[in-house]
Amino acid sequence: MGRAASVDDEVIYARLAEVFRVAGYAGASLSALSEAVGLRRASLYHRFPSGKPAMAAAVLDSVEVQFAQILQPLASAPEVASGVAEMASRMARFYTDGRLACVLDTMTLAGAPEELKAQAARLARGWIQAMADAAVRAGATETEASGRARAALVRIEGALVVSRVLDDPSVFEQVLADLPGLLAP
Amino acid sequence: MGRAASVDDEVIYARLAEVFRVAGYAGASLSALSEAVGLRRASLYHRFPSGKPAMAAAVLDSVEVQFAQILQPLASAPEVASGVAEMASRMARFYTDGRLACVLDTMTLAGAPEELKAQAARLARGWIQAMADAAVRAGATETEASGRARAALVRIEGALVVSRVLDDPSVFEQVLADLPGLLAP
DNA sequence: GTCTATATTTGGATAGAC
DNA sequence: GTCTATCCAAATATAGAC
Repeated sequence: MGRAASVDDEVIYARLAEVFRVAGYAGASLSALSEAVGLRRASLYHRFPSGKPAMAAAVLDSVEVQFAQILQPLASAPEVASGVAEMASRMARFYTDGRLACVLDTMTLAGAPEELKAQAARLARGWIQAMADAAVRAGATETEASGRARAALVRIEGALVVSRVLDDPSVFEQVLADLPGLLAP
Repeated sequence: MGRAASVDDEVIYARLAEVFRVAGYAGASLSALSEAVGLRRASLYHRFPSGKPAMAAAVLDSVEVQFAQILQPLASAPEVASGVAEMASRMARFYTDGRLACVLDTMTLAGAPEELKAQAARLARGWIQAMADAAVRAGATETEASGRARAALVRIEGALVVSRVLDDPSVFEQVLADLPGLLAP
């Protein structure tokens, strides 16, 4: 066994994310992260001198970039409802149809650094704002739009929990199918 | 410092639950559990010879008993809507207004024994069934009732996640307030 | 039934060779 | 930039005194 080939940063983030998502912050051990990435623990520390907190922060940064792609149709689609539907479709891919937990949920449990929780909260607020903007374009008042966007995030996060606990992806699929009617009725 | 007084089982379960709820299964260390209970680690092993898995299982058993109390108004209240409202009120107390995560969520992440996940899934199904039965009493067909009950659990679990991530209990309160209209429209 | 003390493993982190 | 080797702390678990 020779040394591992140098691995692209984005690939590393994705593999770290897999572990953090299913294990939570505290449950993600350096050994598990190391194995998922395919690098020894010491090599991970070379990439992330500040250790696990830095790895988690990089994962959330990467998630933020991916979410910009997922949310983009909300702002750019000519019809709001079809933009929401496209967002839902991209979200289904991101969460592999509800089989993966949400990092905002699992990475913010006790044990997580405060900075990480703050980062997750910012991400969630941006997500809500993007959906609220779409609802306004669909004719809702600011107040209505804000409420619908929060309701949408509640259902998405809840569906991910319930789908995982019941091992039934149809719950997540149903919620995604209802999103256009919720945000742009 | 003399030895700690013998502690009642139900008190132990409640204190263990506090730790598992905020830390998740993997994040709940024996030291944290020991400190919360007020017994030394070795004493915890005397109560739970099979260690942490046994402690977690006992916590879920205890949660199941408490949930029977929370759900009881669903079946016994003369008006379905008021029974749902009473359930919501008891749930708010159980989750301290949305500041506590749900054990079904946090105790079923990676690291948790399969038996524990199965126990959580049974608990969730019982919860859905109790709400679906109430919806039927409110006039829904079996199919409608089942869908409404799943939707209710999705919103409750999602609200607990979003309230925690945003540090905003009003999200949970709003969802609880909407429950009667959702289950018994 | 709780305690102190200890064994053993795993986790996070660093030093230095290549 | 990755590796082996190692350190130290924390985690799970057990033995045996009281």
